Amino acid sequence: MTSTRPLRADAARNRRLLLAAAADEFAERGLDASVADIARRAGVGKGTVFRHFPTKDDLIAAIVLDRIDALNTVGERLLEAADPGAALLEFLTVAAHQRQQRDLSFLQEAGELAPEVTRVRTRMFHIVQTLVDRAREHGAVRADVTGEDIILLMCAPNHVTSYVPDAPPDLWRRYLSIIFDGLRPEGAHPLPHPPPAASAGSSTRLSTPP
Amino acid sequence: MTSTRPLRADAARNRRLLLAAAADEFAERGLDASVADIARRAGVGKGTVFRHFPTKDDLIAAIVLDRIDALNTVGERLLEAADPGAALLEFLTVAAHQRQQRDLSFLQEAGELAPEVTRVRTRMFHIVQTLVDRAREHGAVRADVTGEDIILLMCAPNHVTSYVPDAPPDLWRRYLSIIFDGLRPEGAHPLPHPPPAASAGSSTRLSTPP
Amino acid sequence: MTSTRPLRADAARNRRLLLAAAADEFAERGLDASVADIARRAGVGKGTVFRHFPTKDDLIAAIVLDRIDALNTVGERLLEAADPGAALLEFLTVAAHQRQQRDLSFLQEAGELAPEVTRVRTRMFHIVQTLVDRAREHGAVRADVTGEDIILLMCAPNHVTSYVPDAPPDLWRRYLSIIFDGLRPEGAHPLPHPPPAASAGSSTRLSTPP
Amino acid sequence: MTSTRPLRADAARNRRLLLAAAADEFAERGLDASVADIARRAGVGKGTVFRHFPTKDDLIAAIVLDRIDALNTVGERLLEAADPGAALLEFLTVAAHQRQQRDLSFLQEAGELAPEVTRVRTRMFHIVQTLVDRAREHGAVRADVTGEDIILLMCAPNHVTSYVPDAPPDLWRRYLSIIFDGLRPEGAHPLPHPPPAASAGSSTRLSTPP
DNA sequence: AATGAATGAGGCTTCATTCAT
DNA sequence: CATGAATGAAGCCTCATTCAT
Repeated sequence: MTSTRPLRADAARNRRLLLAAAADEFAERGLDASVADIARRAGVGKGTVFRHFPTKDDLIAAIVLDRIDALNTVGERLLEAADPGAALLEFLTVAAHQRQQRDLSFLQEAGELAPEVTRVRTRMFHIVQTLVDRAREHGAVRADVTGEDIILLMCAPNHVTSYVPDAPPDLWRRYLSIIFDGLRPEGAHPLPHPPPAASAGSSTRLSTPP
Repeated sequence: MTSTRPLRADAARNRRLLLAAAADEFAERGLDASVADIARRAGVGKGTVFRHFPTKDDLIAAIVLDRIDALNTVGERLLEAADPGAALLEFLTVAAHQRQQRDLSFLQEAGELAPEVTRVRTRMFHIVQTLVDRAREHGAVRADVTGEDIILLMCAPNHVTSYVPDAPPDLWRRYLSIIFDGLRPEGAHPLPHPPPAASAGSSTRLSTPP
Repeated sequence: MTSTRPLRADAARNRRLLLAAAADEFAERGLDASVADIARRAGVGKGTVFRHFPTKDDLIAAIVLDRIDALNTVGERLLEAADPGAALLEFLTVAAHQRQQRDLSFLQEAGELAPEVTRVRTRMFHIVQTLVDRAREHGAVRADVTGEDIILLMCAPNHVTSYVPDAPPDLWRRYLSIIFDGLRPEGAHPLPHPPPAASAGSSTRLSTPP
Repeated sequence: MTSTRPLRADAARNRRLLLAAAADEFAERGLDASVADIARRAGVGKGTVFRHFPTKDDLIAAIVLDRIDALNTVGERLLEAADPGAALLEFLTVAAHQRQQRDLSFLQEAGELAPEVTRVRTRMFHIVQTLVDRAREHGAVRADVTGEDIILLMCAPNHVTSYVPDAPPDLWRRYLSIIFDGLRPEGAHPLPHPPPAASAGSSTRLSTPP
């Protein structure tokens, strides 16, 4: 199970169909999207869903996994960018853009996510940590801001726009801009509270907005 | 409110118990908290819930109403504060504090909220609008920020901390501070997108984080 | 209880109001009319309903009682009419007319009716029995028809029209006429089955359409 | 019917079991028979009822449909009988016999019945209409009686016997005989009210006793 | 391996009836 | 006495999950 065994060709196809259908349904109907609807949307039987994902929570975990993974890929590329400040802003922009297309941030609330998820999440923490460290060294962000802060603030621009009924697709850019301005060294006021997890290792406990 | 005659003593007590129990259950279990659990927690029968709130949505609306009302009371007082910048920050602090004690922001998504709710919500918009206008005139916030922006950003500090498993109770202050720094005129970068509802009246369509 | 004790003036008034309101509600909503609605329509509290009628079934029994009693009053007068055939037809006409104004025939299905009801019912059987006997002696109805037959056929005209969505108020007269033609001696065919309760006494067991 | 692919063997069996159990329960308990009891009686889970009939009303409609359909089959055969008068009497006899075994006439009152029902009902109207027309031409029934009249009177014999506690199974034959005598030309008196729906088409509005 | 039928726990709501005010 | 608040059983229905086909 944990070791990826080779899936039969059609099984792999169904798996992909299911993940896509599930993401769509969740995005449209929220966490209460029914397994039956997901199956119908994927064009497979209900039983097939449970063959691939023994539990609804497992299905959710798989979706979350995919999305974090996609972000990690981008993040890894940005680690080698020339301008560290721009790289961090770019990362946040990509993350918000991903979430704007389909907001699945609520998925993380569903049950304990699989250990798989913890792994990619840890990877992401390291990436963001590094992006922030480099940006800080270049004076692009204020000294008192940590990688954890960025992880947490990552969802904010989209969350903010979720209160606008028919928000224009790019509205989140406005709020990402405001928040990023708050992260800059110019005109920064001292922060009234220390960041959440000071030690590097413990940061794994933060949940990640997918 | 609408011609509600004074509730009998015990009925009023039960109503209070129910609202408190419901708020607790919702805060702990999310929107899917069951009416049965709420009744049990309030120490009343299931039927009593429906005497006071014919529908689960009605119950939710009552909670939302109470919370917005409480905010409005604070906001009205702050309208007459000496320092407009401090007043706005204070308002956001109170709002975040309320939400930190019990995050019920998801309640607004539940079904069409009663017209009552729309009323207090509109009142709140006016208050925030005014607070922001005055703060802007005093140079406490940047010129390109509107009342709608503030309404939308109001929830962000708490939303951010919701990703931290056992967040310290005051962690939100850190993020409110960062975000408020982003609202200041010093070091502000031009915003890439116009604010959501330019005209004052249409702001009613925004949903309010309770 | 069984012996009629003098009701206080206002209590008697409430009782009357309740019976009227209940009859109206039942006629409009069927057997499932709720006690709460009846109370509201009568302009009294729900508790008052149960003070007068300990059980919903008791309330129903009281209504049934009143209606049968009213019929009996008419029937007794008709016992002394000059033309026995016309008298029987008149009785059936009055019965159908009563039911047309408010069809409560379904009430008899509700739970075991009180012994009170049995009493007036028995009285009614005797009356109809006599009306039929006299009509038969005068050659107005066929020889093989009994009082029980008439009791049973009494509801038929209204029942028949109940299938017509917005039946004209007097449509029942058409079917009473057809059925009554079937009761006449002219052109009568032999009946393939004996009447239900041959012995006079046992007829009490028939339920009476109120 | 509407594109229903052939049900799986066990599903078809359950569907049959359910329809039978439901008919039994409704006959015994009336319209308020509970879905849970029906499921128990059919020996299936509650959920299975809703798989086959998404709504209680749908279940009722299916029962009604079956019964009307059965009558139609008989009626169609009788259209070609040699003696039109006997054919009409036979039809009424079969109808009453069906209803005697299980009186479900009250089912038609339940919610808007499916369009399917309207279809078979219309078919039945045509059949009865034709049976009556032919009987009238042969002088078997009086000239002033219409197809609608017959539809409406169809339930009467059973309704009449419903007032007899432990009625002998064939008692209805007695009242069908009496009523049919009223339909004959011999000794007919003029009817005091026109029949309900004079035009052929509008007869669809009558509800049909299933 | 895929399907979809079956299951039953659990959700919301109604209502007759009891009981404190 | 009258009132209406409280109760809890029962009803209809949904849905994640299991299992026969």
